[in-house]
Amino acid sequence: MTREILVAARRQLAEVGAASLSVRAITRDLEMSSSAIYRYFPSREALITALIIDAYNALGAAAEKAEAEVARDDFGLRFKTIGHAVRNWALANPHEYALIYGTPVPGYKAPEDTIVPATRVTRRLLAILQSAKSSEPEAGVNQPDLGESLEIDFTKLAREYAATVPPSLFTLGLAAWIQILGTISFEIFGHFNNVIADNEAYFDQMLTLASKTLDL
Amino acid sequence: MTREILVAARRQLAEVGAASLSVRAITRDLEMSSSAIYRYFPSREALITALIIDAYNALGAAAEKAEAEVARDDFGLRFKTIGHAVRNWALANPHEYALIYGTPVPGYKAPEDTIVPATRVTRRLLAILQSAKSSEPEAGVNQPDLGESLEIDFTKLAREYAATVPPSLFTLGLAAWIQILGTISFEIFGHFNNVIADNEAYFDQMLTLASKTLDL
DNA sequence: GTTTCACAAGAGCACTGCTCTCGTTTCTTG
DNA sequence: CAAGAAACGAGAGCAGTGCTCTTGTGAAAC
Repeated sequence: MTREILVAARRQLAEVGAASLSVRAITRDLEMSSSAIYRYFPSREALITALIIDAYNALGAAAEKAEAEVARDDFGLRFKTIGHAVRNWALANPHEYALIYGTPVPGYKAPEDTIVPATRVTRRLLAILQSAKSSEPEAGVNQPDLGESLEIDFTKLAREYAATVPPSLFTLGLAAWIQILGTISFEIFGHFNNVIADNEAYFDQMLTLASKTLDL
Repeated sequence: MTREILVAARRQLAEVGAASLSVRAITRDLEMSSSAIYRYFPSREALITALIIDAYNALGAAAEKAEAEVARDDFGLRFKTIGHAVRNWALANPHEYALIYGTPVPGYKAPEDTIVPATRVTRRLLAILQSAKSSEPEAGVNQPDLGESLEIDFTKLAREYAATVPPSLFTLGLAAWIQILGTISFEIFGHFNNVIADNEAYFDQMLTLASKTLDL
């Protein structure tokens, strides 16, 4: 039953977006009373949280699947493949993308359950960086020197991810990830209208640039 | 009267965000009937559009003001100053930031009136790129070669902006702008929680990186 | 065989955006 | 100055929302 609700919710999400998602419409879809749904989800927000976790996992799965089909030793290609996979998923599911990388719902505080799914793609990217770094230890001549606070932040972060990537390279990796999502958000949210016609070409261009910065 | 409505609307926007913005609450604030407001704005969406234009202009003004107080010949500093000004404005006005760079309201189509205010900051950034380029014409050794379609896109864009910056550099400039907004969105939308503690330091780091890429 | 319990339905509350009607005020025109 | 027109405001009302509370019902547990 919970699953059926989620299926209907996802369908409606894809149609009208999270902002216009109506609990009552979902119950109408399932031909149940409007109050019955509260046996399964305490509130609309809880339902949306479930959809958020779903979206993170769907995005992660799409990225992982695409990356798995590419030669392991071509780090640049693996990186770009993930980038394109994320973009393609976002274009195919704009509303779920907006749900996780757009404006958070007001008063929303990410529950514990979301943080692991949320890092699926970044873990993959980090693995690539990690592999590239071990096969070519002194790569990345243009690594910036961070201040003390960032050195601490990224060292702690690397430990959490069990990564041996140096903080300075970690910084560049995060910047690349932000560039990817920033570009996709621009496209999905319409900021490329009347600016760029060939969005795919620009995205690929940006990926090439980023992978160069990362020495992949 | 229209102005009074907008003032109240802005106040409420700052408090609860665009998604929870209630037309009736605004009329209560102004001690008028709920229907009276429709003499001035045909719909809630029209009101929000006015707020969007407001937000673009406020952001543009903040960036312009900050940049004007900095030595003209220090292009890198001008660039970073704009970056920090945008971030500071976003942190001070998170809901208006989300209004313009977050998820668009469902079914929203940007009216003509928004496109000029929306480009205030980017015009400023372009001016910096332009000046830097004219004082050091062969800068930017790492300019990528674009494909045909992007060459067309950016050439057309440069013409619209009356800029002489070559398309390849234009591309890097857009990437930098996306990096700026992407980083701010990450911070405002909570994706740095439990990731980075010193957000300001990271942002500055990122600006340094970007200005280096742009040869500023 | 009785009692608990999971579930579902309905009514209802307070709220939303928006429309329609009906007065009132203000401005313009003959 | 009088008459008409335009602008404005208030109230009722509609269809919708998230959510709660009460009531009814079938199945499982004791």
